[in-house]
Amino acid sequence: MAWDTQETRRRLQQAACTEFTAHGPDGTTMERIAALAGINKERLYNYFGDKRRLFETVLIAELEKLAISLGANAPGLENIGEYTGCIFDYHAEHPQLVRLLLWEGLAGGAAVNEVARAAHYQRTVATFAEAQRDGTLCNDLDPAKLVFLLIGLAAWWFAVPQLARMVTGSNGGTLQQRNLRRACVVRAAQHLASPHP
Amino acid sequence: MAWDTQETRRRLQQAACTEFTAHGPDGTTMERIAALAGINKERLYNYFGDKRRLFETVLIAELEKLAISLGANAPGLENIGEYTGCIFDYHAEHPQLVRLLLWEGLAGGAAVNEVARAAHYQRTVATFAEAQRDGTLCNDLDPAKLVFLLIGLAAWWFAVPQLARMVTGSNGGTLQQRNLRRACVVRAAQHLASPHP
DNA sequence: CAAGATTCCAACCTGGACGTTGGAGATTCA
DNA sequence: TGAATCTCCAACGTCCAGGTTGGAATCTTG
Repeated sequence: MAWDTQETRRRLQQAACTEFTAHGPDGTTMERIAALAGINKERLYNYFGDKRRLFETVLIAELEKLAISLGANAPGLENIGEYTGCIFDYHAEHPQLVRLLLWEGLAGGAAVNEVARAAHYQRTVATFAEAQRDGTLCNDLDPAKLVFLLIGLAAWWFAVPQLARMVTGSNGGTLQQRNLRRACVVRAAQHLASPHP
Repeated sequence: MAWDTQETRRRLQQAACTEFTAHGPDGTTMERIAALAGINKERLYNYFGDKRRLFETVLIAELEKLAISLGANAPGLENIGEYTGCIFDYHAEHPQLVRLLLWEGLAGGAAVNEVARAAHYQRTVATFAEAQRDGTLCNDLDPAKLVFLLIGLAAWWFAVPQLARMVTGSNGGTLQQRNLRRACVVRAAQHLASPHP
């Protein structure tokens, strides 16, 4: 039988993403990842290095997917509500990313690939600042802080689901509940960032 | 020398809070907690049961402290900006609580003490709903979702510090940076919840 | 004071996780 | 074809964490 190393790598990384998402870096074992992929543990070390580097690889890949999806789907800043709703949608469909980000933050220290990611966010901030200058967005809030808060608006639901459940009495599982939450995010983003006549 | 069991308990719980905050349930070892407290590991099991119950004890205690502090310091809803700023202040001074909450959420499953906490939040939601009816607050957003978003507004900075650093270019460490962030939270809360004439 | 209960600790047991290794099957290329 | 290389895996070594136990020191109670 022929080798298929790309497929082996892909399956391992997929399994790693699943396990890290579910249990975090400390709660995940390399053995479980390998078992989930149906591949021997030694392949993990050979392809990805140790556990820490595997986690970084997974996180970078997921961030890449978000950036691509937003680049393809997000509307312009003149529709800041839908812009934020689009971020919400991504997180709703890929809840693993927020969890990975939270584990990264809780681990402390420098972020994975921090310099490149910071540069990426700085470009976003620059477009927000521009939109504030030309009146597309309300200029009441500092642009960087506005970007940060809008991300939070969309991601907070997925960051503390137990709190969302206790406060709203709903676990957000049904499509209807999700749409209500999304509508709320859209409205809130408009309140925060739309120009006030 | 006389025993001081209350002090022993207190030191163990304090050490457990420190370790759980820093490393999370999976990253924390019972041995390190005991070592940090300068007390034998066996006392942990005798006083608090196993690791899971110790974590729950710590989390419940920290939530209690937040509730007490807010009850004493938070202004009325007619000043929703300062109300939210007060939550921000608590988290800034006690960054361990958000971290504990995030670990709880990431662990999945039912929240610690979920029923009682849900009831507590429901009372808060009821006061928000009342304030919306009498015009103290804008009634554009569902009251439960508004409460949830305001909590997020205040806590998001401490939930993903690495993201805050990359987006804003500041780690929020100095008092001045913290005050700028607080001011932004206050303004944002007003945008979200103050009545629009 | 003496017997029993309580607090405390050093040492231990057991299981499991990280990371490695020796070698077997598959592939490539001279 | 056959030697070198690459992919893969079962089994292992080592370390460490969760949780327990036997017994010493201290307190309490009659």
